[in-house]
Amino acid sequence: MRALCMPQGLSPIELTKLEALICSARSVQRGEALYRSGDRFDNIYAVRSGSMKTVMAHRDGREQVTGLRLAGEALGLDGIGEDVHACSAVALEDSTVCIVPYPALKSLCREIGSMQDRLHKLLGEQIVREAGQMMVLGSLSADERVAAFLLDVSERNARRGYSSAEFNLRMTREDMGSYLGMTLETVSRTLSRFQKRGLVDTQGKHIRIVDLEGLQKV
Amino acid sequence: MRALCMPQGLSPIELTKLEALICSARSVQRGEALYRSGDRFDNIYAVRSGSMKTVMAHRDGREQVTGLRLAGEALGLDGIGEDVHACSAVALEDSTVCIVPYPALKSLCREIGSMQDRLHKLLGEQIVREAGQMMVLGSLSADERVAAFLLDVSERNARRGYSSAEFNLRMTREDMGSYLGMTLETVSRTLSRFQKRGLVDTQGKHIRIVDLEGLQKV
DNA sequence: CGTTTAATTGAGGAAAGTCAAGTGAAGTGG
DNA sequence: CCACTTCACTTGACTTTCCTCAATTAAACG
Repeated sequence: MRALCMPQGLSPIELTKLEALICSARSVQRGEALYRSGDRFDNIYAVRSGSMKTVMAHRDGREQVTGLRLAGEALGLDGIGEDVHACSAVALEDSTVCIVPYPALKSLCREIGSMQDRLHKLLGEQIVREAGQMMVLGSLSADERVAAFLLDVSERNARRGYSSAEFNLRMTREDMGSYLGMTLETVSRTLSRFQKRGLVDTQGKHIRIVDLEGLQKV
Repeated sequence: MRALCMPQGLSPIELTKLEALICSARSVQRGEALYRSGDRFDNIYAVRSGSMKTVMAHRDGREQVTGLRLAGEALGLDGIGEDVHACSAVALEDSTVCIVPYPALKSLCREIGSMQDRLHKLLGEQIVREAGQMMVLGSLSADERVAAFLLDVSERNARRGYSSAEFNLRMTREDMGSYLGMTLETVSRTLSRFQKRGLVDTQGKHIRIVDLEGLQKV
C-alpha cells in the first residue's frame, strides 16, 4: 500500500509520517463520482486499485474527459487552484483510493523538504502531462492520437510493473473519443484499422499491442 | 512592480521577503527565447511588461503553442515536474520578466505559509487553465474556439486593469491557430466572419470586441 | 521607403463527423 | 444460472467542417 499511495522516493521516516496522514481509504463503485466539479477541495487522492477518469463540463453541458488515472496515480489536484474542484472524478470500475487531507499535507510539506519537493513534482508533472495532451489534441491526426494514447497507457502500465503489451482499458470508446477529441466511431474505426495493419489486437476493452515500433511510427 | 510580479494577497512583510528574492529582471527581445525546452529549470518568472508564448515540440519537429502569458502572469512552471523545462518561452514583443530563483522560493514557502499557499495556487491554477484548454481543443468548433480565446484574453486584460473590449494581441494568426488547434487561414476566416456579424472589429493585431454577449453565445 | 513577413480570400479536396443499422458483451432479475 | 434487457461496439453511407494550395493585399520592421 505504501508503494501504491505515494510511490516515489521518500525515506522510511517520511513514509511513516505520510502514512499517519492518510486517514482513510475509500471505495468508489463503477460510475460513481469520488468528487464532482464544484465540490469543496479538501483532499488529494491516490488511486489504490481500479481506475478513474476526470471529466470537465462546459457551461452548455458538453463534457470532456480530461484525464485517466490508473492505480498508483494521484488525483484531485484540480482543486488546489480555486479551493473547489474544477473536474469531476468518476470510477471506471470498482476502485479504491487513499485519502490525503490537503491541509495536513501542506503542514508536512513545511516540515519535510523532500515532501515539499514531492508535492511540487506531482503538480509540475500534471502541468507537463496536460501540456502534452494539448499538443496531442491540437496537432495530431486521429490515427496519431489513438496511437499516442495506447503508447501512453502502455508505458504507465510498465512503470507500475504490469505488462506494457497487454492491458484492460476500462474506458468506453466514447470516453476515449472524448479524451482524444474525436467521436467514438472514429476511435472504433481507427482501432479496427490498426488491427488490420497488425499493430494491435483489440477485443472490446482488452488491448494487446502487437507491433510497438509500428505504433510509434504512426 | 510589486503588483506586477506577484500580484495576489501577500502581507507587506511577505512582499518585502519576496522582493529580496527577486534577484533580477531580464529583458527579452521579440522572437527571443527566455528559456528553451530541455533547459535546466532554475527560475520561475513573472512577465513584467510585454507578452510571451510557450511552445512545445513533438519529436518530429511539429510545434504547438501551449500558452500565452500577458504582463503580470507567471511563467516557467513547466520546469518543476522534471527539473528541466518542457516548453520553450518566446517573447511575442520586446518584454521584461522578473526572475524568481526556485530554490529560494521553496525555502521561503517553508517559512511563510501564505507564500506556500500562493505557489500552490499558481500551480493549481495552471493545471485548471490547461484542463480548460484541453476542453477547448477537444470539444469546441473552430468558431467556438476563437470566441473562447478572445473572451479569455479580454477577461485577463480586465483583471490586469486594462480594457476588456480593446487590446493588441501580439500573436500571429499562425500562433493563434497553433494554440487553438487550427490553421492560420481558418483563424483569419473566422475573424472575418465575426467581423461581418458585428461581433468584433479586427485590424491585424488590434482587436476590439463589439458584441460581448454575442461572442459568448457563439 | 523598400523588403520581408503577416493576413486575407478563394477554390477544391481530405479527414473526421453524423446518422443509422446491426452485432456483441455485460449487467439484472426471475 | 439462465434469459432478458440494456449498453457498448462495429461498420457503412453520406455530410460537413476544416485543411491545403495558391494568389493577392496589407502591415511591420530595419
